[in-house]
Amino acid sequence: MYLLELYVTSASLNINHPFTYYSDEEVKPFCRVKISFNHRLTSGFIYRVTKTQKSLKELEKDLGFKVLKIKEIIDQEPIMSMELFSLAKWLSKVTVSPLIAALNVMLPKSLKTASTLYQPKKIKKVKKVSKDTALLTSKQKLLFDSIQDGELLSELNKRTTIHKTLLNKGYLEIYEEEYRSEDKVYYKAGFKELTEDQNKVYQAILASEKIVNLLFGVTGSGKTEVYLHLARHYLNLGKQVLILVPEIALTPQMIKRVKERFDNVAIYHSYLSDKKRHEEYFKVLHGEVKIVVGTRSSIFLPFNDLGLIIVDEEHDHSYKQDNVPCYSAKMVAFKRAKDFKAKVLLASATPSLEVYNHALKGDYGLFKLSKRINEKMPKIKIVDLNKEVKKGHSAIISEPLKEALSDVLAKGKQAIILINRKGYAPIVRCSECNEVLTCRDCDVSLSYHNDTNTLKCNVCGRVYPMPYECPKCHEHSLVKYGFGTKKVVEVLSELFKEAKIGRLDADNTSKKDAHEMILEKFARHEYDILVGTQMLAKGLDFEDVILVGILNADAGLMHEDFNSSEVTFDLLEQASGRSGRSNCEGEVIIQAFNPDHYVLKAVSESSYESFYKTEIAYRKKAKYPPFSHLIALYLSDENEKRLNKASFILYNLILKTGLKCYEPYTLKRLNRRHRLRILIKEDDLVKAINVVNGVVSKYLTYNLATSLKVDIDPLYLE
DNA sequence: AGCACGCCGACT
DNA sequence: GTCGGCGTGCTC
Repeated sequence: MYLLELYVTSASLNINHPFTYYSDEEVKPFCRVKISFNHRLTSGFIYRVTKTQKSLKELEKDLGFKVLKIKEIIDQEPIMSMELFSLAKWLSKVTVSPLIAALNVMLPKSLKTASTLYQPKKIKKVKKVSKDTALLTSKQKLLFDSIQDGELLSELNKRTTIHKTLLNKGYLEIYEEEYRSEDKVYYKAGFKELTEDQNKVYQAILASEKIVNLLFGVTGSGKTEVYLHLARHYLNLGKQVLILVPEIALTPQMIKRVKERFDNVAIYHSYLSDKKRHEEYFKVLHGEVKIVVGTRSSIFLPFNDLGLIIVDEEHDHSYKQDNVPCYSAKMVAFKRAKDFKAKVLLASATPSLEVYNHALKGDYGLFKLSKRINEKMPKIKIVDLNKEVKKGHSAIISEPLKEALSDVLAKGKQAIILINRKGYAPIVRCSECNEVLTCRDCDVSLSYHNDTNTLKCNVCGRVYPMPYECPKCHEHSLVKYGFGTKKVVEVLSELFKEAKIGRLDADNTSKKDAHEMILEKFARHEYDILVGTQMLAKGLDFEDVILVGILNADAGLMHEDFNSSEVTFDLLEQASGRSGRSNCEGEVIIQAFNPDHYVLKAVSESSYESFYKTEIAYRKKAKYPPFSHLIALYLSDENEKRLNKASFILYNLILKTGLKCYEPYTLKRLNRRHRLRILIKEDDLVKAINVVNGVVSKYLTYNLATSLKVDIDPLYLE
C-alpha cells in the first residue's frame, strides 16, 4: 500500500496543507489523482509518496485521522519537474497564496489540478519490418517498396487495400504517435544590421555583469532589433530564451517577426486553444523548444536551460496578475534567472518608476537608446478644454483637433483618437433629484448604450433597460452625461461626413479575432480614423498614422491612486509614440482640463526624465513605492455582518504583529459582494511577507466564510 | 468553497 | 410535528 500526500484542488482556497490518501497501486509524485473529499469528488496533486507495510487500521491510529482510498489515477507520468514544484512553493510563499493556487497558475489548463484527464490526439503510422520480400507477389512488392516509414495509415488506406495483406503477414507494423498540429512555415527574414547606436548598446548589455539590465529606449529607437540580436547570441550558446510581451502586444505581427528569424519558436498566451497550450508546454518540458514568446504565464514554462529572459514593455501592468496568486511576472523572472544563472533584460520607453530607480541606484544595468531611427519626434500640442468650452466650442473634439483631422484627411493619411471610456455615455443622472443610476449588484454608475437603448454595468456586465422615468422621484428627467467611444464616433461622422471611421474597445472585441480584424482593416486603410480605448495605445505600428488625438487626457489624474500619475504618463507617452512612425512627421494633440499638470508638461516635452524627477520626489515625500512596499489585504463577502467580523479579527491580528497598517477601508461593492481593504506599508518586504504569512494562517484557523485575497506590491488599490 | 449538522421560527 | 432558513464547523 502506498501513502499519498496531496494537495486538494478547489475544495477550499483556504486550505493550504496536504491531505493523506492511500492507493494500492504505485503512483509517482507530481501526478494527479481523483479523490473523494468532504462528500465531494475532486482531484489532488501528489507531492509525496511513501510505501508502507502497515494495515489501514494501524495507519489511521498512528496518524489520528481517517485515510481514504483514491478513486483513480489521472497521470501516469509526472506533469512537472522538481524545479517547477519548488518554484510553486516559492510562489505560494511570496504571494501569500495557497500552493494549489500557485500550481494552477503555472500549469496549462489541460493539466490544472481540477481538470479531467487530457487525452492527446494520437495518429496511426506504419513502418516497414525488414523481411524477405521474395515471397511477395509483384503487386505486393511494388506497394511495399513505395511505402515510406512513418506514412500515415489513413493515407495508406486511401491509396490501396492490399496493404492489409502486408500487415497480416508482418511486413508492416502500425504504431501510434502523439498528434501535433503543424506550425506555419515562415520565410526566414534574417537579421537586420544594427545601427551604430544599437550596436553599442548591444555590446554593452552583453558585457554587463548585472543579472538585471534595463534597456531604456524611446519608441521607434529599435529596441526590438537589439533584443532579437541578444536572443540570437544566447541561442547560439545553446541556451533557451524567453521573450515576455504584454497581453495586448502579442499580435500576429510580433509572432511573425520572431518566427521569421528563429526556428523552434513556441508561442504561449491565453488566447491559444487548450490543446495548443498543452502541446507547447510539453515541447518546452522535453527540451524541443529553444525560444518562447509569451505573455505573463509563460514565465512558468518548464525550461531546463534558460539563458535570457526579455521583458518587453517592462512597465506594462499586464505582467501583474490581480487575482490569487497576485504575482508579477518580473519578480518570477528575477527568481528564475537567479536559479538558472541567467540574465533578465527589461525593455521600455517609459520604465516603471521602481525599475528606473533601481537602475539609477546601480542595482540594474542601464542602457539607453535615445534617438528614433527616423530621427523625427512627433510635435505635441496641448489643448486647454476650459478655454474651448468658454469659447463655446465642443469639449469632445476641440477646434485645433478638428483642424488637424481635416488636414490629415485631406492628405489621405490616418489618425487615431484615444479616449478612456467605452460605450456612449458613462453616466445617467436625474436632473430633478440628482440621482445617478447605479448597478443593483455593484456600487458603480451605469453607462448608457444608444444602439440598444440599455444601461450596462461595466463591472459585472449586467444589462438593464433604459427607464422612462427616474426610479427615485419618478420625473421624466434622466440626462446622459459624459461621452465614450460610441459617442465620439457619432460626433466625428457628423463633422467629417466622407471619412471612414472605425471603433476599437472592449465592447466590440470580445469575440475572438475581432480585435485583430479591426486593426488589420485599419492597416489596409479601410478606416481613416480609428477611435478606441487604451488598447490602441500600445505597441502598434501603422505607417500612415500622422495624428494621435487624446480626448480626456487628464481624466486619470483625478483618481487618487498612488500611481495614477505614472499610469497616465505611460499612456500618453505610449500613445504619442503611435504618431509619425515612418517618414512623415507626426502630430499629437492632447485635450485636457488641467493643461498645467506636471504629467502633461512632461509629455509635451517628451521628457521621461522630467516626469521621473517630479514623481519620484512626490513618492519619496509620501513614502510610497519605491520608498516603501505596500501589501493590500482584501476581504469580501455577500454578508456585510460577516465581513465586518472578519475585518475586526484580521485587523487585530495585524496590529498585534506591529506591522504598519491603515485602518480597514470600505470599497465599492462588486458583484453583490461587500468589500474592504487593509493596507500595510513596510520597508522590509521579505520580513513583511513572512509576518503576513503568519497572520493569514492564523486568520484561516477561524474558518470564516469571508474570502481573503492578498496582493503584495499592488499596482492599484481597489 | 460546499456540504452536513443543529437550532429556531412558521405553518399544516 | 416537521419543513427549511441560516449560522457554524470541517474536510485525510
